[in-house]
Amino acid sequence: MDIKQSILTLSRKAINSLYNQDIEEKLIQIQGTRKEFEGNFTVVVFPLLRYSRKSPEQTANEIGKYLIDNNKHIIKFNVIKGFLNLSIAKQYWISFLDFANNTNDYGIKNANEDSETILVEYSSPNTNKPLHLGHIRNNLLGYSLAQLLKANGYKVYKTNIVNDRGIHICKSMLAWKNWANGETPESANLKGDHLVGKYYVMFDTEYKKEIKKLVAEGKTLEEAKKEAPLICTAQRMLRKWEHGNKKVHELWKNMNSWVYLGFDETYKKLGVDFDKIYYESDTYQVGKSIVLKAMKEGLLEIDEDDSVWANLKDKGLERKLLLRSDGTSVYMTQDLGTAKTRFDDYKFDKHIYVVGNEQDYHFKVLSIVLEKLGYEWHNRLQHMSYGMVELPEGKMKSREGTVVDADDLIAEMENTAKETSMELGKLDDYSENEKQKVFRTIAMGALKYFILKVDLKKNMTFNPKESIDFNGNTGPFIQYTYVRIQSVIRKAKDSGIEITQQLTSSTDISDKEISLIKLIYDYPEIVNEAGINYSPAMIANYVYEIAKEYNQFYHDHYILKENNEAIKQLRLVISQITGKIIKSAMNILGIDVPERM
RNA sequence: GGGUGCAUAGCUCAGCUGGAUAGAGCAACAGCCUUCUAAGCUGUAGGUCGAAGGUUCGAAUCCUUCUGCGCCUACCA
Repeated sequence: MDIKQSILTLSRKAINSLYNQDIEEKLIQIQGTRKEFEGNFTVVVFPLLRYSRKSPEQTANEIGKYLIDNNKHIIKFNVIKGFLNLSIAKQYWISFLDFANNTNDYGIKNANEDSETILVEYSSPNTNKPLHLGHIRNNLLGYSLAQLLKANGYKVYKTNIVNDRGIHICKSMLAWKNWANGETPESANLKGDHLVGKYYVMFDTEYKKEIKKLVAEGKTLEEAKKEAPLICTAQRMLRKWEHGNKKVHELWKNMNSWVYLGFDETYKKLGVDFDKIYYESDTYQVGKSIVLKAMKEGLLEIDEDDSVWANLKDKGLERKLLLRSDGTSVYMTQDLGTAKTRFDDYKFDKHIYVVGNEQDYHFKVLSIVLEKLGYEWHNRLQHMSYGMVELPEGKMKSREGTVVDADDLIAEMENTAKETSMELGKLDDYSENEKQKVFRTIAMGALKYFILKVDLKKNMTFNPKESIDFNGNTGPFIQYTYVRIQSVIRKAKDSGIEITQQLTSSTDISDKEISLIKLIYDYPEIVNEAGINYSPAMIANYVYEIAKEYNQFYHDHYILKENNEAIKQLRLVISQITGKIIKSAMNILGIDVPERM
């Protein structure tokens, strides 16, 4: 029986028997005992005083006595102010270790037929520019969220919506047409997404020149922005695209294919993938038909200029445009279509959009519009909203080229990993290929952990001049701890030691060992909590804590050099489980762990 | 203007149903490798938890007001 649950139910019984009061379990607070006090679990008795009508000390003492009398695993207690500190028998911890050691995927729940289906949308790139650090945060969060939900026993499908049409795409197409002289990724020896991005920036540069010129000729800035020849041509191109012009479509397909190849490469490096990819060029049509149907049903407002609106005043919001006066669709239209397509495909119980907090309003409105249009699943949509990644100078802007490019950053991280690793020289007997793989694992470990350990609501500043650390609270630190454990286990095997599946229950355990065992004990609860909160950061902070604790344990205790066989086995089992948990938790974060580094 | 989020050590961050003396890492300084991987371990120093009120046995955490920063409030996506 789970010891925490026992304490909970027993405490409740104690109050019933001692004070003749029936209370709810949630009034009983149990927390880990702080290190400076003796004990493993602490019951906070302050909330119980109104039932006991006695002093905190007296109440704690009475409950404490009841607990040790009624559970053989609770062997001692002490009371400090209103805190009842309980000590758990070593035998309990040992039997718990056996349990964890013999449980496959300890802490992880598996999905079954009754599990809820959750869609996770993330990444959602535009096909006019390469991915940057902001996209990295999105991709890592999305992938990790999917992993986290899987670990909590949900059926999870990862999806992506590619924003492959629209005026922004036409901009890079037009620039390429004007100035590229037929340049291709091959001829330029440039990754496809970077090539297209180059022309997107070029468009903006030239467009700004035109605006400046028009303003000099006496136009207002607003007029200039609208009338510049480049933007007009781009808009003409968009209309041609919408009307299915063959040449425009050919160019569009061609350039998009370059971008997709580039994206695939970056996704692969990031280690993220998707179960199904949707394209806006498909779903915007569905969106339009949804709107047209709703118009017929009289659910929408049509203005004199033929633009179509959803009236949200009863929800305290402004009206929302769904179709422009020229009949073309907007972002919201497309997302309506995507949502419906996905619901038809998956009949999801939940659909989580991993999108930046700049779109909080959009997703709020999306759900409300779906409700207005009569889709009863509108409340299954959720927005996992995260903060921006900023540079010391402020926001990153692709158009102005002030971004931290994803590919560049990854390459730089790999270099740092390589340098450190070569200096240490622990992989000298590895082949070039094997080494390269380890460098990448460490580099991505550093990058991913750096991003995922931060609470998703917070904006984060990234300073390119200060490289991402490899020491301290970092991915490589955790990977290193895992590697250390593997080294011990390897050495044990080499010397013919078999790790037991059943420990000797009378084995002595040190305080440091118990703190580590308690962290092991916490893992399932952390996975659960992190899942409820959609918080990879909780997993990241936990795995750091357990790695740190293990390193202290490792420093203070011999494992293989320990003479007492029972203690040696205990420490091996602790090491083995810790290793498994680190691997499991890192897997939730989407971070690989190497066997050596 | 309205809405929404954030503010904790010089820097990057934990602190999740309100609980004991607010914790880590980096940077700085001082130590620990002839013994299981030193990407590690130990120690020193560093705080008015943005400000002021309130709620209560108890507040970094909840409420109110204010300040600062960000985002949204587009016939952009």
